[in-house]
Amino acid sequence: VGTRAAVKAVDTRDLVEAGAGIVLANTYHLMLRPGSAMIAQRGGLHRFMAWDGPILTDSGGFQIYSLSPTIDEEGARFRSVYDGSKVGLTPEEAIRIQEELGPDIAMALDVCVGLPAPRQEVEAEMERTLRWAERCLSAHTRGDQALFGIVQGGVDPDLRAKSASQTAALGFPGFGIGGLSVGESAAERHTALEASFAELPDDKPRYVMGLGDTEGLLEAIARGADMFDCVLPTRLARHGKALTRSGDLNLRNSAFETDDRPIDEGCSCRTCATHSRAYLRHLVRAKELSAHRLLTIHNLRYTLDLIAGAGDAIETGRFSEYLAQVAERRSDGSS
RNA sequence: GCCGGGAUGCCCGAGCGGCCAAAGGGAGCAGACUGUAAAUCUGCCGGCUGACGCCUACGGAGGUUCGAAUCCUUCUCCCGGCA
Repeated sequence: VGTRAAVKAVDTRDLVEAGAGIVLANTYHLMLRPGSAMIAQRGGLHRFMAWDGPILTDSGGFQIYSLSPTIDEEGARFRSVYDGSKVGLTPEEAIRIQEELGPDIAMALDVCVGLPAPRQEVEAEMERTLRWAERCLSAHTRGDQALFGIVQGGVDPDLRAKSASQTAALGFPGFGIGGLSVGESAAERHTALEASFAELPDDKPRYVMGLGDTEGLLEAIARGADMFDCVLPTRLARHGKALTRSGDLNLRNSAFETDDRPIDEGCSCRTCATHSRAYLRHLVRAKELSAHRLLTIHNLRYTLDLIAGAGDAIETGRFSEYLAQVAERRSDGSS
């Protein structure tokens, strides 16, 4: 996730090394700073941020959840997080801006509802998301850019099924599953995923938005998910936490003071190849910027390896073994 | 030597008769984080205890007072000024 056309603490070369296949950027943040026209003038997002691989932009739907603007049928009215000024975002605007930004995949503007929420509200916003999806579709003009619709409906299987089938009927080339990882339990999420996937075409990508913890990713893949994005690997890195095959590590903990092992013996990232837990713990405690960079490099590699491993396992028909193996190593306890 | 200022919990620092185990930082120890308002936020943080509570504490000693980190005397050390 590179919300502001930058994955925090690393550069595009680090992303290539980590094995990143796609980068996400954000419509809301980029329209306010530096502005989509400014980026368009510089040849679009790819050239601007020097990333040759695929780019996806989120529409600003998540900010409708996290920044709680006022919403009406026309669109959302925000206060800019940068200068407090009033800004509006409609489905048409979200598309226009994303066409200027120039990602390979744009997302329809949806309304993401935090959970738990009254069914009435979840249903109303799911319906609104559906209406907005149509508007996004008709506003979309760039043939070289894919536009994904977004399934909402909270954790209610019926609402999910309706949202998925109606969104699918609009003919999008790919589908985001939104409104998850926003307060629901794992079991509720699984129900929502199953209900959504059942109504989506098998030959088009299914993108579970905002999901990124190890167990959550594998459970979603097991149910048919193809794509993900998540701030967790990079944010946890900045907060001193390292993800590993044998459980996650809070490197601030005194347990690592004299631990000379790498974060993860099985990891081939540069951080694990060069630095000990003891050193990294020191960097974290000393608030050295390199701690952010080194842990981000590792957490990205860990997460991307996990996903790549799942892909390999699926291709060789050994996915359930893979699932069991990952779960066993992680539960065997950390350290 | 004289005059003035000061010594507070691991560190810095507020308090200036009871509401003080003592504000606020920092450090330390844990926890949270999922389409990034996040290099952020939360909790604990003298000792014993699950808790009530008890004990020890505001440089040392002594005193005033029902009651002192807070007032007085004296000692020690630190800082500034004058000799």
